[in-house]
Amino acid sequence: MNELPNEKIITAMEEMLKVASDETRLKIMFALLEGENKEKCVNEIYTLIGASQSLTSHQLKVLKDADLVATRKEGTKIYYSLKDEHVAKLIEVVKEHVLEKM
Amino acid sequence: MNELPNEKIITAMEEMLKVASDETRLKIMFALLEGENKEKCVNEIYTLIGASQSLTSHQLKVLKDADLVATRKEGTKIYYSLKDEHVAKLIEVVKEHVLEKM
DNA sequence: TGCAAATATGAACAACTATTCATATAATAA
DNA sequence: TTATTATATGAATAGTTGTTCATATTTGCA
Repeated sequence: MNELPNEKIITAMEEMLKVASDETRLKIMFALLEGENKEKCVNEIYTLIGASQSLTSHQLKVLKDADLVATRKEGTKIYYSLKDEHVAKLIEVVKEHVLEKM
Repeated sequence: MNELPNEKIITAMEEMLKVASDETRLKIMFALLEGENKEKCVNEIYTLIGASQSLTSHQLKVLKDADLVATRKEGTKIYYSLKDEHVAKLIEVVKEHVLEKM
């Protein structure tokens, strides 16, 4: 007992948390969390969160590289969605936490 | 519907995630997650995680300021523990996520 | 073919942060 | 008091990162 997870696990955790800990990317994830179909194209996303197209695209790439979102192509549009339930859960846990101290 | 959380909530979430997303601080939180009493003094912590005293102290302050850990003083020693269940849950959700993709 | 719409990319810069090293503070014991 | 142990703090530095601006790529349509 009293053993820490190995470095690979720690590093992967650090990476996921680092990617999640940004205002723009949090807004993107919230945007993908809401609505009916839970997938949105880039245009819808940056309109909804009030960020520039370039910034949104940059941050979507960060989220994609970290495997927090998935993509689906349809014509010229690319639809983004949260990768899996872990991502949604992460956001909810953190949101609960901050809501309790307000 | 289709509304994002307000800026204060987003900022608070960003802050919590940012604090959690560091190798040293993750190790500290894991150290506090384990064992019987689930509280450890600084000496025990930096020995367990293999970091310097100074670095550990600096990062404990970051965790304390962000309200992720609590302290209890006893003589010259200061015992640290995780603040509440949300913190433990956060770590577990993230760990689960990274373990699944290995 | 040429044009427009949707998205991605590269460079540049300012701001932030993790770590180290040296030193300071606080509490206890002799 | 002095010495020792435990913890905190300040400065300095190197590395990282979020954002903007300009430009490129891709797709569909006339």
